[in-house]
Amino acid sequence: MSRKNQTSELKARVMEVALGHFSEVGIERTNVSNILTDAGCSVGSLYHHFGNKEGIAEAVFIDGVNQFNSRLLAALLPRRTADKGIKAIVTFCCEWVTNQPELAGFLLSREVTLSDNAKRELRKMDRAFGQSIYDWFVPHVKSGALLELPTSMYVPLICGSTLEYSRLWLSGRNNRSPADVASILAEAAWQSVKHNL
Amino acid sequence: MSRKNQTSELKARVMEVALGHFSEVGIERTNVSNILTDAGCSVGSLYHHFGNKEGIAEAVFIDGVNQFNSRLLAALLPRRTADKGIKAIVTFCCEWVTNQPELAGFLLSREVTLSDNAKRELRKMDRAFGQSIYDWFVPHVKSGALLELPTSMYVPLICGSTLEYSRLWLSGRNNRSPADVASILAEAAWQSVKHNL
DNA sequence: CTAAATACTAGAATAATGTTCTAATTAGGT
DNA sequence: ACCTAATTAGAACATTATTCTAGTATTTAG
Repeated sequence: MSRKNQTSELKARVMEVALGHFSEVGIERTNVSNILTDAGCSVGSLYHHFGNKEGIAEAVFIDGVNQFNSRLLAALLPRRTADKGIKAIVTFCCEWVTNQPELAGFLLSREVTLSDNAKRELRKMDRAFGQSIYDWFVPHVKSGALLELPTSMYVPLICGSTLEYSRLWLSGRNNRSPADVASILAEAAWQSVKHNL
Repeated sequence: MSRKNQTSELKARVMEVALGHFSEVGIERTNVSNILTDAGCSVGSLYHHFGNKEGIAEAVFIDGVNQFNSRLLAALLPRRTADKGIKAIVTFCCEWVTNQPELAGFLLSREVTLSDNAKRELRKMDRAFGQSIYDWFVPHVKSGALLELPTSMYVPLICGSTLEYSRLWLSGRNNRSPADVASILAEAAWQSVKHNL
């Protein structure tokens, strides 16, 4: 196998193993040595590729955000009405959290403290993502279907309830998964941002 | 000064100093030794009173929840209509977060991993608090003013947007404080749980 | 095809830091 | 005044993330 593949496989394996530990006991309480043995990686390799423990967490985080963003766009962009679009966002979030509880829990925990470098990369990603989202929204606000609000409020209003419900579910405090109650959350989100005559 | 007072002052001082550090750099990255010097406390005392670093975080956390719960009840219980009550909850949250950003950020970060003991104590507090809240809600659901929903969904629907907006604001990513946009958040929350004929 | 450069791996040694332990001190009750 | 228990003190300890030096494999260039 080429070195490139070998290396990227090692990194993927480390990230996968690390996510398991992180989501189980948190970043602080997972031992680097456990990751090493479980992933079959040497100390030197790990620090060569990731810098330090936080570096692993950062990589997992950025990877997760990337995946989430692109899939959300795929769910949203085809929708032609405000109603369907908002509900698609909420429904997608619910399903994503339900299907990948480990990754979702890790992203929602906000445990990761990003290095300046990671922040920069994330900001770049967010800008591209935000622009696509923005372009979808504008016509629906202009047409009067959606409330006109400070830009920074759309995400909290549309996703806030869903994310909060997800956190509760992930912490084991209720039985119905987000996917189970997606329709309720979607309707509530729609009610909170639609324009009421 | 009596020992009792001296002791409780020391604990309060440690908790205050610790909150400052925790909210600035997170629990993991605050050094116990910094807390010690800033609070003028010895290693022995600290471990006698709090057990370990997490113990300090737990104490701060439980204290904060207690304070939040009791003040929220004071804001909610006097309200006689569903409309006013829901908006009072949201408005209270916005003001509380805005006035105590450090404590709010710490509670919202979910950084604390609670010991079994702390979990038990918190569950006890939550039961009492939840009961009071429940008693306020029941008549408004029965009268048809509020949607009838799975119990575990009211908190996310009412507070989710506000908490998500608060997290954004606390992380420095928008200028308007939650208190500034409280009326928007309150109206949105109301729209999402009111009964629509 | 060979040699130099580079990327990567290895694990022992190190450093940082949370926690324990034993001894000393202080306050409150008798 | 003395005894007991709570508290304080900080040096010693243990854990664990990280660094460092040396070695190995792969790619690239001549």
